[in-house]
Amino acid sequence: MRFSAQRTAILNFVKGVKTHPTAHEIYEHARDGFPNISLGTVYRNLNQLVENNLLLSIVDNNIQRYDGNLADHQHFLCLHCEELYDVNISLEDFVLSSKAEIGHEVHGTELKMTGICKYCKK
Amino acid sequence: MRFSAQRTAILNFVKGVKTHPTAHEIYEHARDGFPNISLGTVYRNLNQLVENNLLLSIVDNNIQRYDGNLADHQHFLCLHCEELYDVNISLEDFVLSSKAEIGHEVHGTELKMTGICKYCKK
DNA sequence: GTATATGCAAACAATTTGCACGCCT
DNA sequence: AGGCGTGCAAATTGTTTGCATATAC
Repeated sequence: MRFSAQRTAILNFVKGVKTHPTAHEIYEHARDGFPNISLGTVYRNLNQLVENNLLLSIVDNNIQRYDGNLADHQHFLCLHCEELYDVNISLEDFVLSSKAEIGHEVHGTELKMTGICKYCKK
Repeated sequence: MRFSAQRTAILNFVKGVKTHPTAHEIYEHARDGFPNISLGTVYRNLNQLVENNLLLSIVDNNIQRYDGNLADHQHFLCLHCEELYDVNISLEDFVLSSKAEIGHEVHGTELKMTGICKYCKK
């Protein structure tokens, strides 16, 4: 995989931001540096970056989002403010201890929690 | 919410099947009983049934699917045969014991595991 | 130099919506 | 009678693709 200026900018943006942007948000931001960049290019780059494990693809409320945080973590969606938070817990131990009940060989996990975030709670 | 013949048929089909059908698969099946049913009707009914907690909506590989199993359970996607399995474990205890790390008030959870299923493993 | 990436536009797929009609209660 | 549901078609939205040109390595 080559690293064009556009691809590098997309990767750096997603990795540098604490939110989980959509393809369109990434496109809007990319236009700052590349006014003529097309949505097709953004989608092709995002797919490529996900395939090469440089970004994670997550789905939230049926909306595709991208995550530059490659560490083992989970997500929490606030039903009130709709913000999607990272939660730094690992499921490794849980999966290990549930091995028998699961019955299949687990390679990856993805946990999404929903509820009310601590800020909306107040 | 009223229960038209179409709505009832859709609900019964999804609840009666052990797979996790897509809107299109549900539509195809519904046409057996209602040759003129439209996709719009199927989508409207599925949304309504999910809103009323009579069905669950799940996303697998970026494909929207529906689940008639309302019990607390998780999903396992086999990366080899692409089959999506139900896994009867609860995350309730795990979430409780991770309360401090999570930091938000959790109302719901959704765990998707991926890997190789026991049948493909052989 | 050659394979890969880009921009543009058109194509595609999945889902939603407006509208007139029909059916339940 | 009134409201909710249906079927149909068109509209929306999100994503992918074909093609000619440009760029990275």
